[in-house]
Amino acid sequence: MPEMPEVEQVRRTLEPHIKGKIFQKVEVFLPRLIQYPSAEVFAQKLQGRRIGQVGRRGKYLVIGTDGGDLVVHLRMTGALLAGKGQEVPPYAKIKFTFTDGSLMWFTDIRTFGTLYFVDDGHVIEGLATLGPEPLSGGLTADYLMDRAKGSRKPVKTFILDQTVIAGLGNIYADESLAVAGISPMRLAGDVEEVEFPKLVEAINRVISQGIRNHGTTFRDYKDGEGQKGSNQNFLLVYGRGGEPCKKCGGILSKTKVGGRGTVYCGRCQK
DNA sequence: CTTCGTTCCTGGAAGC
DNA sequence: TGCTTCCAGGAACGAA
Repeated sequence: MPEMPEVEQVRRTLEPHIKGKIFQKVEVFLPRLIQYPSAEVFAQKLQGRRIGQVGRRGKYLVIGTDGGDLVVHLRMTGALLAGKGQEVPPYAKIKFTFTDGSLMWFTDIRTFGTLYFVDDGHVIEGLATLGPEPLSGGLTADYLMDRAKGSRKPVKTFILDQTVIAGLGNIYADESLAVAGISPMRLAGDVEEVEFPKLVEAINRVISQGIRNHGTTFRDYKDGEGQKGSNQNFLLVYGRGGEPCKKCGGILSKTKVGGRGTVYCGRCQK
C-alpha cells in the first residue's frame, strides 16, 4: 500500500502525537511481524525509551528514541495510528502504551508489515541499500542513466527497484512514466539520454503532488490519524485501465509488467 | 551477476 | 444468492 508520499504523510501526522513520549508497555499480538530482535526482546527493549524525531527513509519509518531506533515498514496494509483514544482499532496487531496513558497502534490486514528495534548496529538490508530519494539532490538524470546502462529489465521494474530510487511503488511508477511519456515496457537500457531528465522531473512532480494531496487512498491506506488521502482523484493512469487518457482521449491499456498491474497510454507513452 | 517467478496473508470485487 | 477465482499499493527469496 503505502509508497513514499503515504509514508511521509504518516510521519507528519504521527509525530505530533508521539514525540517526547515514553513507552511504558508494548504488547505484540502477532510476533512474526517483529523481524529483529525477537518479539519479546523488542517489547522489553522499547520499555522506558523516549521518542525523539520521527523520520522516514524511502518507505521506512524511523522512529528515533534515546536508546535505539524503532523501524517500521508498512508494506501493503500496515498502519500506525495515534491520538485516537483508547478504542481497539480493527486488525490491531501491536499496542504501544505510553507513560501518559495515551496509545499508538500498529494495525495490519494482510500482516506483511515488518518492525525492528535497532540499538546495536544491526543492519536492515532493505534500509541500508536504498537509492536516493525523489525530491533530493541525489536523484539526477546522470545517476539514473548510469544505473540504467545495460539493464535488460523493463523501465517500470527498474524504477520500482528500491536500490535505484527510494520510495516509488506501483502507483507512482505508473504515474511517473505517464507524465514522462515513456512506455513502462521499454527496457531501462533502451531509454534515451534526453529522456532521463524528463523522467527525473516526472518522478519529482508526481511524488510532490502525492505529498501535497496527503497520499493516495485506493483501498486501505490511512495516515497516522486514520485519515485518507485525496491523490486518487488526480491520477493520470493508475486504476484507470479502459478509461480515456486525460491527455489524448485514447483508451488506456492495462497489462502486467514484472508481475505488477500496469496502466499506460499506448499513444502518449512510447 | 541479473532477471524472473513465487511467496507471505486477508478481503473486496468480479465472474459464473 | 452463493460459490469460486482473481487481484491488490511490497519486497525477500530461490531458481534459472
